[in-house]
Amino acid sequence: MAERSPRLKDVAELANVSLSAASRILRGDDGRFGEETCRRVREASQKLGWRRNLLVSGMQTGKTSTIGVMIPPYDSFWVSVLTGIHAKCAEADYLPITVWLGDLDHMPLFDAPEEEGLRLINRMLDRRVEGFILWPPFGMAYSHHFPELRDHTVPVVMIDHHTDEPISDTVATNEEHATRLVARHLIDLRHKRIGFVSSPEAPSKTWAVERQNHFARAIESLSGGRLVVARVGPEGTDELVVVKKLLSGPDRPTAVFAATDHEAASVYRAAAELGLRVPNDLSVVGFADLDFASSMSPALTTVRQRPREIGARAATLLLERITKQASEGPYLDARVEADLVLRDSTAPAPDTLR
Amino acid sequence: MAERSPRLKDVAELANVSLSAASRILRGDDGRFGEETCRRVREASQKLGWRRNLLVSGMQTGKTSTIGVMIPPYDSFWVSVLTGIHAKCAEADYLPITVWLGDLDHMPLFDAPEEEGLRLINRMLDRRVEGFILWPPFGMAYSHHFPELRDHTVPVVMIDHHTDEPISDTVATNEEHATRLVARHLIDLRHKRIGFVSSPEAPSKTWAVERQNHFARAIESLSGGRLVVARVGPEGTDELVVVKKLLSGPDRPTAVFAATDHEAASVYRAAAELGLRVPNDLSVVGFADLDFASSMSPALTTVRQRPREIGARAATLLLERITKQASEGPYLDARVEADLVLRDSTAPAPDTLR
DNA sequence: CTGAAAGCGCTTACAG
DNA sequence: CTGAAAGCGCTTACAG
Repeated sequence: MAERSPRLKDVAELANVSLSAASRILRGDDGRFGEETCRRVREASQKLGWRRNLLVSGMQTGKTSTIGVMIPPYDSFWVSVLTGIHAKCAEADYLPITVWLGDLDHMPLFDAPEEEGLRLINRMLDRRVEGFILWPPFGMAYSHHFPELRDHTVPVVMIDHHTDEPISDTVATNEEHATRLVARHLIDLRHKRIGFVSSPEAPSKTWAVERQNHFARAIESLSGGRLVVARVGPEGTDELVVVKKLLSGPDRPTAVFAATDHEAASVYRAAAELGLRVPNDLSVVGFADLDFASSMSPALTTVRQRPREIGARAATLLLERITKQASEGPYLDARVEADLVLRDSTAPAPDTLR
Repeated sequence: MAERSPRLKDVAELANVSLSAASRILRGDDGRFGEETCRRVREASQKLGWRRNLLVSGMQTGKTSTIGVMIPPYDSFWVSVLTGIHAKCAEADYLPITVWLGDLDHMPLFDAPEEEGLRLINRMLDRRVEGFILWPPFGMAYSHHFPELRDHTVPVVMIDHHTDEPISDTVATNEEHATRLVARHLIDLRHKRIGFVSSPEAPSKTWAVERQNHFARAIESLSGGRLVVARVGPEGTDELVVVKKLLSGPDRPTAVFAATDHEAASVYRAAAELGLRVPNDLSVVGFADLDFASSMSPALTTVRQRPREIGARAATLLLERITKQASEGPYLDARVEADLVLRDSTAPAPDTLR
């Protein structure tokens, strides 16, 4: 019981070299050592099953090969982002520590006390994480601590979050291109009155604003048309009521683009309650291609983002900042493409059938 | 830039005490120090914003306040389990490091190369995690390494996994009670021919076997009836085909209990293809109450597990093993209750209406 | 090509 | 009640 794991000293002794030689050789800094010596040391290490104590080397070199990831597994999009981060980190032999605050049930309307979040950040800094990847609401909530992190040369990458003045590297979907695909599709189907439904407003949802603006511009430039917007108000607003209002009246839109698949589901519900059939009376397009999108009925036409790629890019960016000490360059705004997936929720505008 | 964080030495100097005094007082080992001294030290620490370098103290004491969690955020059940673990760890000022292998798309049929899993375990051991919480397939895959972990006094808790000979503490749902609730419900509805559908067989799915056995026994003891079982064969078997076969023929069951909500969704699909209406022709009960269960149509009657509680219990158990060095006692098999949630997928047996 | 020595930032007997 | 000293398991100038 309580078997001690082998020490570097043990390896050195077995290989008949000094501690420092063993240390250097096993770190790969073996340029100036005899081939034979290197072999002996490596064999001894293998044989004893020695593993570097990362706490020690981390303390001395600052390199813990660990990063902090504040992203909740909120839906399949974010789970895939996490998977991308994990995969990329594994390649680089880094370990991501993923933490989040609060309950999934209340996730989208996140506003945990800032204090708690700082406690989490500190818990990770105490373990000397070398950088952070943040979910928009966290990025938002803690952005005023970024300068402090930077002073400690702990870089930060945010996903899907932009501020007027850039304060970190960011990775996001190419909203301009993605929304243009949607606009083109709906216009090809001869829709003229097109609506946009977004989730409750929150300061962290800069992606929603961006999505709406780009979409509006695309509609305008492609058809000269104007968007009918239903931005669900501040938290607590009843989404269904707002959407039903948008879909009522003689000038109701014949097609609706939802900010995400979650809102698309609300649109389905509102349509059902109003007796509107999708897609015959109303075309619906979502965004994200979440796990449930293809099993909605009718199956949802939506923009398939590439969350794994987004996660991988974020990790890559962060690791570059960390390893190359490229902490100096200007902040980057990486964009990942997305594709339109045509399913059964879009059809030619009803007007054109009359 | 690159501001150095304060050292304990700085605190000691500011408070005018020795390094060792400062160290002890700030660890809470202040019994023998003057009140005034303690106050001075704590104030100095506060003022400088000193934080203990956990790498250093971890290296010396073995206490890193970190545990390893190998659980993928596979569905809302596991996400909630994770949330429970995180919450409990936060309370105890522990940090869980969550890692997993492979892609979510292929999660349920997990069989990643063992090597990769060991790499992950080692990455965590290199950072001196004090214990592990494992998802069944991982627990299964790496169980032969448990003795080694035990030798290093790294306790393990498994969720939803049992072996003939217990090899670790476990936390699971009280299957006996939960399945009895289902049996009672269906029998109250006068169902006589009751089926059970389980996911593809895999050695790690001891919970599925347990669920089936307990359910069969409950049916028998409550009604003297016999279960019609459709155990979906080994990986690769087409679930839909198997379920349709179960639901065909003159003696088809009038009610089906699915091993999880995922399988319940398959039963819905099979029923639709066979022209059977749920619940009029066929009652369906799921297990887990996953996020999509209430929005299935009809809304699924299912057993609501308590994943947050399961996660919290697992964390509590692990922390007890860690802190009390209770590594000696016999392995525990903690059971968490579950409740039947009645929705719209169950109705009286059709026979009784004739 | 290799080793003895100092040091990383703490903790902990031990001595007063 | 408090401090000087040794030590945790490594890394890294520095010296040969």
